[in-house]
Amino acid sequence: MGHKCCSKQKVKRGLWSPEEDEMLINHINTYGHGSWSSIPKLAGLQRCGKSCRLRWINYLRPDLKRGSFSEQEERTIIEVHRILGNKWAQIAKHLPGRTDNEVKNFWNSCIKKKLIAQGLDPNTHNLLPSSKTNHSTNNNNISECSFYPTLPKPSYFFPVNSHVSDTSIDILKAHFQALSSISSSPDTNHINPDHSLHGSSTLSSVYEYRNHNTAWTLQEKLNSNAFVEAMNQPSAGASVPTSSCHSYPLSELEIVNENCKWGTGNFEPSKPDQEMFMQPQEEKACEVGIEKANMLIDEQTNMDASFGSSNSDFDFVESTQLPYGLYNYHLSPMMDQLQWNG
DNA sequence: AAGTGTGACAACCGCCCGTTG
DNA sequence: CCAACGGGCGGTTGTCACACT
Repeated sequence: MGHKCCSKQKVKRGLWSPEEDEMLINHINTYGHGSWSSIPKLAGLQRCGKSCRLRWINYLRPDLKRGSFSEQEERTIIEVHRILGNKWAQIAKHLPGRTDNEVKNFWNSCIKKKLIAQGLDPNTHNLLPSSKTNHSTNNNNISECSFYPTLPKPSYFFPVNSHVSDTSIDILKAHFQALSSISSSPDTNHINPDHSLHGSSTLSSVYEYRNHNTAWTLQEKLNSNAFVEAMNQPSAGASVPTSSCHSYPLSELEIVNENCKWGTGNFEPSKPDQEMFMQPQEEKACEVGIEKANMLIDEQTNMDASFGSSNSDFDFVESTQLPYGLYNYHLSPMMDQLQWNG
C-alpha cells in the first residue's frame, strides 16, 4: 500500500539537523503531535509524517533515557526476548525510557553476539548444536554462562528471599500439591477452586524470582531439608546477582516447567529429568497447552489490558508463562481473576 | 597519514492492522 | 463490505566515529 507522505518527492531524508529537531520539538510542545501526517506541514518541515514520528519517538521525546544499557536492562531484555522473541516494542515496554529501536539495535549489536559467544542461539535461546555437543560432555560450559548461569534443566519459579520461613515452605508445599493434583487432570474444569490460588496474596512475595541457578524441582526442594537450610542462608540464590531479579511484577504463581520450552528445541534433558518432569501425558498436555495459550494470547491482545500505564504487567506475565505450557491448565483461572480484578 | 574494518546508532522501507468514510 | 488512510512495528540499510594496520 505504502504511504503517500513517503512517496512525495520533496521530503527530505537522512539525518535530522538541530534546526529541524527544534522545529519539531517546538511544534509538538505547543500543539501536540495530533496527526503525524499533518505535522510536517504545520511545523514547516520538509519531512514525511512518518519520519517526524520516528524522530520524536526514538530521539526527541523528553522521557527518553539516554546512555548505555545497564546490566539490569540487559538481563531484562534477554529474559523477555526469550519469551516474546523479536517483539521489540513489547520488550521496550519493560524498559522505561527505552525505545524499541534502541532495544533492537542493542540486541543486534551486542547481546546477540554475547549469546552466540556463550554457545546459545539468540533466536531460540537454546544451545547451539556445536555447544550442545560440548554440553553433553562438559556441563560446566553452561554453568559459566553469565546470562544462563545453570544448565537449562527444568526449573520452577521459587523464592529467593534471603529468609524463607517455614510458613513459606508450607505454602510452597501446599501449592505444589495443589498443582500436582491439577496437573494430573489436564482439564481445567477439574480444577479444585481451593487450589486455584485466588486468595494467596501471601505468595506474591514468595514466587517472585526465577532462579536459573538452582535447577532443582520444587518437589526436591520440598522434600529436602537442605533446601530449607540453603534458602535460609544469606547467600542463597546469591550466586545469581541480585540485579538479575525481575524488575517487573510476576504473578503469584509462576511455576514453570521449562521442559515444555526446551522440549521444543534441541536440548534434550537427561533421562531421569525426563521421567521426573515430563510424563508422556504431561508432555502432550504441554503441547496442547501451548496451542491453547496461543489462542489466549490472541484473545488477550484484543483485550488491551492497558499495558503501558499499569503496574500490573499481565501481558508479560501471561507471556512469561504461556510458552511453558502450564498456564492453560494451571493458571488460567487465576489469571482471569487477576486480569479482571487488576 | 591514509586506507580499511568494525561497532553503534539513526533512519528508512515495507508490511500489517485498525479505523474511517 | 470495501477501499483508503494513518499509525505501528520489525527488518534492513546508511552514516559516522573510532580502532587497527
